[in-house]
Amino acid sequence: MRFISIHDTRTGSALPLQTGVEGRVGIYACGPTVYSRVHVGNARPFVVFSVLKRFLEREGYHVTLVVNVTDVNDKIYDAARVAGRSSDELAREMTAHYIADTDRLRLGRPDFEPRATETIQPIIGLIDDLVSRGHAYAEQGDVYFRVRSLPSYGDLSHRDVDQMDQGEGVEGAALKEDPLDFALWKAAKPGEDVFWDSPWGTGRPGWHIECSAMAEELLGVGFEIHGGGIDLAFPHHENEAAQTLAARGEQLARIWMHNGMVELGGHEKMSKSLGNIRGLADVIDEFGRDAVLYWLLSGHYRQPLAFAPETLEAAAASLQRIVEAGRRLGGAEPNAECSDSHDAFFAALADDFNTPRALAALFGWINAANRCDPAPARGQLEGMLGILGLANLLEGEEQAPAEVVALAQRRDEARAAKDWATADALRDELAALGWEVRDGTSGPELIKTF
RNA sequence: GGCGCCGUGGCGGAGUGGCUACGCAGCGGCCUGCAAAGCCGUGUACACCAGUUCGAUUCUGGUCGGCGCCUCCA
Repeated sequence: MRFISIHDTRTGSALPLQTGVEGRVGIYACGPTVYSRVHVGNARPFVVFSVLKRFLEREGYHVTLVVNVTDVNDKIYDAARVAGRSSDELAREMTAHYIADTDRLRLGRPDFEPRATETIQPIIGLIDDLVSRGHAYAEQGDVYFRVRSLPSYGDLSHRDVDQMDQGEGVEGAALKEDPLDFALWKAAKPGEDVFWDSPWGTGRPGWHIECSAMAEELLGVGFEIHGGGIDLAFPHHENEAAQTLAARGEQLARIWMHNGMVELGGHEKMSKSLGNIRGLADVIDEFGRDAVLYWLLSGHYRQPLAFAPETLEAAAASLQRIVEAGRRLGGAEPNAECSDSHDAFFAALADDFNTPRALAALFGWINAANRCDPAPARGQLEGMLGILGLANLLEGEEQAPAEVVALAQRRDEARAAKDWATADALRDELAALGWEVRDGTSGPELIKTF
């Protein structure tokens, strides 16, 4: 296992990855709220944390990745009401879409995908503990977290409680002791069709408490990495951290790892509320899964990443260089230059998961390999691509059908007779059929172009 | 108003106090019957102004521009 560091939002610096139980890494990444289809912005954390898991496993860690699904909240009630459906049914449908859409990334599933609605008892238990410890109070069926009861509140997102905009919080504002307080449990309101019994009456959990409860259920307290989009740092993660620390006297997670936003149009963040979204499924349809994945990994995870058709097209073009390299692989032992690049690839990922630097190393490997004769074996390249979920780029090519081979043979005969006009005409015919001919030293090669 | 981030060559995008990032596109060459692929070479790139320094794209201060969070948001 090499030394691995990851940037932590709380401390603002890279922290060494330290495991609680030797070799085991727990990662909890906040997933989507399922009131509509996911967009490419939602796909970024899914990809980042899935690929991070692959890398850590390759380094010898046993990784448990948890990505939750928020399937009860105001947005869902509202969307269901507008659609004239039950929120329960809408949430189930959108969860199924989310699973199907992210399955198309072919990165596998997280180890656990807990639903808020299936974690109600642990949530109630956690709230109960907060109340009995004096960190929360019930008021007319709502339960609120007493923010000022926790002196460290604000550390994670670097906010000073006394300088915070004391929200124009509409709902429940009148019931709070302090405008800063946030809801742990919300009493059922007329028109809400999903709710549970609790010691405080019927209602449903607040947004933040579900993650504290689900993370603890599956990973315990004090696990290694908690992740999600940087837009969640406040208030969501701040509140999650506060709840667990207040209830358990221990930090929820060691490292808080946040990905930057995907932007669309100017430099605006892609978000459902702004309406400037591109559906994940649509983008995969248009540019292909490989290009989408490569694009998401082509920038450092903490930087903003702009969505633009030209950028996705460039990603697809970059992929070609890898595919071409794959055609040229042989059986030789990789030389030192290749091995150095291979090592640089892993070193880049170990240094705050620097995927663009890792890709540069991968291309360095390809350049070195392209200069080798005989060509190196596929092992190292396959290993690197495998972590990125792109090993499929090396999959065998489709065999040319008999009539295409026949045309190529006729062309070869024409070439042997130095009948260039006929040879070029046959090459055009092959191109029209979607096959490119390359005259290599070991005879003509047929490459499928579409 | 508070907190945080960013501004790199045609495009995307890393990184560093002095030595080619990388990919795509372009240009020249090698190879090829011609191509393709590959290889080699190629671009006064680091928003602006000061300062620190032998030397700054990289550090410090300021200016301009853009973004995120402070309310649901990956």
